[in-house]
Amino acid sequence: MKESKNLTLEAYEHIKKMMMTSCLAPGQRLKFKQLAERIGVSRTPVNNALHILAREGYLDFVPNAGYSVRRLTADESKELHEIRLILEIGSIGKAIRRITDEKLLRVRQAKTACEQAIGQADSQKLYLLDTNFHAGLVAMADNPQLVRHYLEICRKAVLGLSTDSLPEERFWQICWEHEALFEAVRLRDVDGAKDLIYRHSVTPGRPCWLPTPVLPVRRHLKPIAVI
Amino acid sequence: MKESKNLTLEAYEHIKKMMMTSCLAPGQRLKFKQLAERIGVSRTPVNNALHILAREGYLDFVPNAGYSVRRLTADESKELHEIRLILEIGSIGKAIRRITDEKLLRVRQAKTACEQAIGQADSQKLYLLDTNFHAGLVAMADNPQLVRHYLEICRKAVLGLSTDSLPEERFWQICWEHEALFEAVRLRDVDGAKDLIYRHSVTPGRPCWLPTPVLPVRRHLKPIAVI
DNA sequence: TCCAAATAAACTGAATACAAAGCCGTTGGG
DNA sequence: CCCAACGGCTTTGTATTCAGTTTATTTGGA
Repeated sequence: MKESKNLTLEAYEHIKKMMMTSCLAPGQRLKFKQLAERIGVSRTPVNNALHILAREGYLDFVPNAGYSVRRLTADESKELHEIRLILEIGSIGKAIRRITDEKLLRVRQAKTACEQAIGQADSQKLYLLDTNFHAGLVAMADNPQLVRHYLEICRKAVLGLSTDSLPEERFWQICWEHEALFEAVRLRDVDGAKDLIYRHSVTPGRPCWLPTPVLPVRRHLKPIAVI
Repeated sequence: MKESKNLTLEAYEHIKKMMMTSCLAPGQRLKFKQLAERIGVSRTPVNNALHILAREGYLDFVPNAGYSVRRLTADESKELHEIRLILEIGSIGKAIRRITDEKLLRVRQAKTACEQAIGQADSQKLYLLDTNFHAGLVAMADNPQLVRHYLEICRKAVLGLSTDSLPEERFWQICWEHEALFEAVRLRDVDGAKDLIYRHSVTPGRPCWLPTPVLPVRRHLKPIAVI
């Protein structure tokens, strides 16, 4: 673990990780005291962390009412996936122009990590591994800011994932498509790669990582107004 | 002004606006007490706001040492502009497919606002007006999340702008290119629009909004470690 | 005169205290 | 029986306090 020495950032990481691992489910109310006790700090750093997460879009926030894990609508989920797609397709050209063996190796490792996780029931974990592979491709374009934003988008999209485990055959297919994409990239086939990315992202009808089904809306928390 | 009733968000907006208007210059150290007094609140909401801004990438943060306005390197500036370009080109197709008269009107208004500002010395203000025009185009794609991220990128890029005023003829050229781009969009000419966006963004050699010249590095603050 | 060490001042980070707002259960009236 | 209003409880939001760290200054020695 990184020695952050900063309780606010520690709380931030902690809470974010809880969201990424479904310890906190979308719609769930977050209470200072609870979290503070759980993390082992006072309410102040928790407050800070929640403010950050709310601004970043992971939480809904209503002044004087509290925070809750953002429940993405189906539309918002699609929107995030669309951004992912735009960033990935928009950067693959430069990525391929800047290929090095080292980068390629790293992407291959991410690909392998994906494949080795086949069979796991934890859909979100698989999603994050998938994300790593794609982020590796994006990272080849030598634009750290881009990678950072890309990852943020992916993480936010986690909140829209169904908690149902992905059918194993679907994940096989994903890995297969990774293989094809990796080959296209390795062979510097920009158009082929773009095509594969596109088809990988939008499987027949819907995005490859299904958004959560629409649930009854929690009345007590409205989304924060975005400036 | 929006009645936020939340001092943290108020402080956040206040500080961000100060950065957008060069009241706070890149590299400048931010002290709690100072800001708190200036904004008229206690140090707590200021602390919250600074934490948020640091996570978003507007500030550098070193635990136990403090915050300072992020000084973008020339590379980081270029990276942000690259992301802008990717998002804009990646969304223009859908934007054009989803054209409505109303959206077009709004974009035209943003364009006009730009033109009417010609002659102002405030380069950052011009940049933000320019940004509005482009964000209007992006918004036509009906992806609110995308617009939000796009605007964040643009705002962050403000920190990399030179404070020198843009030569008036350059801004004339920008407006002219806006006009051409607007026409291409209006006529549903996707490829033409992409080409214009690209050429608008990367004028001979460098991005159309020049990054700040490289300055001697302030030693006392290192960038926050990005997870 | 310059450098180093020690001391003083200033600032940050977290906890706590206090005030204000929202939520929920209960009670009273229609 | 249902609805509305009151009151207590919980939770949030901000200020303040205190401890720990960094930075600046001054003093002493080479």
